[in-house]
Amino acid sequence: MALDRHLIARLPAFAGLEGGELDIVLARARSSRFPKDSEIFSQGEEAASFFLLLAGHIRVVRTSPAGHQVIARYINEGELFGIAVAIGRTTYPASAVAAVDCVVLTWPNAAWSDFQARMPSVAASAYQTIGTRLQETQAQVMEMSTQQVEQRIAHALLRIVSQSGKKTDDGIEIDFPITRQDIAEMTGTTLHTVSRLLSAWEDQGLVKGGRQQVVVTNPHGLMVVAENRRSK
Amino acid sequence: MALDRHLIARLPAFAGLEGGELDIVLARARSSRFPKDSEIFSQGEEAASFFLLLAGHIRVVRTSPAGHQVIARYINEGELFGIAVAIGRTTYPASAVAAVDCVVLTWPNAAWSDFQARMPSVAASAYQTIGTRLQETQAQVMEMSTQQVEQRIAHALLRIVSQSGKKTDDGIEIDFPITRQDIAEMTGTTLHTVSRLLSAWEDQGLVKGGRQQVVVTNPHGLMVVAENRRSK
DNA sequence: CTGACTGTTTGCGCCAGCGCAAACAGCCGC
DNA sequence: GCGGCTGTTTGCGCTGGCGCAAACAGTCAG
Repeated sequence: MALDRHLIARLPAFAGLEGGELDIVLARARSSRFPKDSEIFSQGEEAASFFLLLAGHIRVVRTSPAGHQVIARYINEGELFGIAVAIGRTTYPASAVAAVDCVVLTWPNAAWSDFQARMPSVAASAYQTIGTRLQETQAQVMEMSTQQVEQRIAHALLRIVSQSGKKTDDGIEIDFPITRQDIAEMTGTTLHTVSRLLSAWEDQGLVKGGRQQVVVTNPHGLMVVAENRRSK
Repeated sequence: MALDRHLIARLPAFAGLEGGELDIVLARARSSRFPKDSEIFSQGEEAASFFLLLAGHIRVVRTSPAGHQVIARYINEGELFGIAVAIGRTTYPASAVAAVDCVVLTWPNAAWSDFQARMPSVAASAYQTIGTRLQETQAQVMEMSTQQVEQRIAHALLRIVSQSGKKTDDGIEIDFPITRQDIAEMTGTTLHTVSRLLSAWEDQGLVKGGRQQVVVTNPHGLMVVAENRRSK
């Protein structure tokens, strides 16, 4: 199973690498398919590898001791994930679950130090990814501290749509299955509240919902909802 | 003003470095004092330097467009902070404010790539710090999603006390001034709710409050409050 | 010592959003 | 085509915690 360098040449993580370097990277990678709802790795598990998502969408889930689940983020095509090794962790802090059928590249942790030494731009890109996620997570804390549920859900939808939106006749569609429950777990609220709000927005023509599906029909209108400051 | 290598020899960030290397590190550093309530750097500002806290305590604050403030974390003695350069950011994502009079080492960003090349363990330690903060921030999101205000405040107090607690006759004291408002901004609640809960806990003998001060008199009791699952 | 300021406490009323429950509707396997 | 399953909608009542407001108490400058 020879992996072609064109698979990864266009990815930001490997930007600026030469053909030969790409081949080195690929030589150590293993490509695998994960069917929908399967786990790529599990929270607390010994971290032996790091990954890159070639195709599909992945849900990163944290489970509390009490059994409560929270969706920390979605991974999009082309992103590195499970890079515990880069931050000196020995276990994965969350679980990664395929939201749809996925194709994933896997490297053993040992490859990390090689990449770091021989292709520092790869490492730098990974650190930037981590930095971005730290930013986003902190932004989420702010949102949860200062905004109403309505704004949080609107923001979450806009964020997903901007990262994984697919244009359709009706508007922009989230191109992987997402349940009301999922949205609730992203925004720290309940399935019921999400359902109610989506229904209300549907009446206002802002979104269109289906089973495990959301289409944003009026992004601008949704932004207005998202930015609407708490009445002072 | 010659900086002595003993200042930093014991710090985890520089663990394993030789004397000569420590001198190189110090040669590029500038030491400065920041009086209480002064800003070391400001959110959105061009990031030209990175820092290490030699003495004191620092509050990392994010301000939302709407003017709402959130305390992202406290920096303790010996920690690196403002390391935007490590994650490829050009501006500071938050402000750093001295909670008490502080002594800070400052390096120009240019020093970062040198350190990274010549003393990779320093860079690795910084990345680990960032990783830890990502963990903590994600844990905070989980807390805010799944726990009641009471548990969140209890957890926040226990966290601060475990990092910056000073033993006294009455129990463990937070050794820098912290207002009820600060605690509210850490936990995403209001000054009023914090005050009410602290008062209640004081009646139960769990904590003792003063002006800008909190002493945990019964850590175990507070842990019970913190772990108390939401009634199902 | 005095006044001003900053931080804290407490009471009261309200409401956003949750918990619970029940009905409903796509979708899949057989 | 027929269950059964998983996901969605909606109604209803309740309450945790917020907003508002007012009184109170250390602390510090002059």
